Amino acid sequence: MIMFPIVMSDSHAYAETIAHAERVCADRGERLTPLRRHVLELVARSDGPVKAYDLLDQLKTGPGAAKPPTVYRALDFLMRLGLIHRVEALKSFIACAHGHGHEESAELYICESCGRVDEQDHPDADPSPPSGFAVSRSVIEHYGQCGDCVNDR
Amino acid sequence: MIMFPIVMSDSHAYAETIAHAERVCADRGERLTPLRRHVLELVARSDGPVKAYDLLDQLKTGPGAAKPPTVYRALDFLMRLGLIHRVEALKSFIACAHGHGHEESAELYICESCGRVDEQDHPDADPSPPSGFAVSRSVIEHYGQCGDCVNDR
DNA sequence: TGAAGGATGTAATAACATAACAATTCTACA
DNA sequence: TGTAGAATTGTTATGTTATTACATCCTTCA
Repeated sequence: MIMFPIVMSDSHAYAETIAHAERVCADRGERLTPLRRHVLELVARSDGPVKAYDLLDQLKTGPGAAKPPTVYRALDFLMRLGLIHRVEALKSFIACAHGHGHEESAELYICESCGRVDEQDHPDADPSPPSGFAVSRSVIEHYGQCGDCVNDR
Repeated sequence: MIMFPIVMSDSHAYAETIAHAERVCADRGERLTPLRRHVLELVARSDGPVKAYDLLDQLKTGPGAAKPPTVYRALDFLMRLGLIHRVEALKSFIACAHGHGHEESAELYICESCGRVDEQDHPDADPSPPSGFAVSRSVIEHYGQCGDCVNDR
């Protein structure tokens, strides 16, 4: 199996994101419509977390401009398929780095200096849940400075 | 060191929350003004996470009703002192169970059936941060069903 | 006392998100 | 192929959450 280097140009990373989305949709019998694909493209191309209304602005070129429900529906769809994540504390969205399965929770490291987000798998086993608590979904977001920004100071 | 039992009656828990706030403010040279105390009371007395505009409604009795900035400023103050937490994915607030220090992050278990929130200390040591990442603050929220609600099914 | 800083009041608006219903497009299958 | 049903998208309106900007008041302390 040929392995690509971890760091690739944006266009390759972006193309792979779309290709992955195609596969996921095919597997699950869902439709990656032009609108959904477009929204995913915008999220994937954006440099860091992007807000719903920024996407809305980008979709508002020409007549027939997109309205909020259009964008939120596409975002909901992409989240349902695990193709993007919502960054709760930033009210923003990022493309999923898909280093994990659909249903697992991602663990996000968000650099407050450069805005970059690093996504890791969240270990399924919760170290210390309250007795009997059954976790169905977790939000795990770490804020701080990434290695590069720490060194730049 | 004397340890209080975890479970206490609501009224005691509430009184203790206020007393704790008094101590924290005294320690840090901050003022627990009547407004701030009132907001903390409302958050502490509420059964589960409470929204800013619900607090606003509760503060809107009589003329001179509170406006949004009033509530948000009080909430910001209380968060800065670690007396309350914002539950990001619910856009809501809860009183801190103060089982941890000011600066540490809480780990929340939120029951989607009964609304109860259980707060645990978050272990400081992050198991798997990206190389060089310095975490300053973490948002950790687990959603699911608490032991009681799992059994009730 | 009176200047400085902190806290609160007030009006307006920005930013984020959804409800409800209409129109269109796709898919399955008779 | 035609058409019913489901899924998707369009559209209007509104609901919800949060902040900006500036005025006023209160407290401290030189």
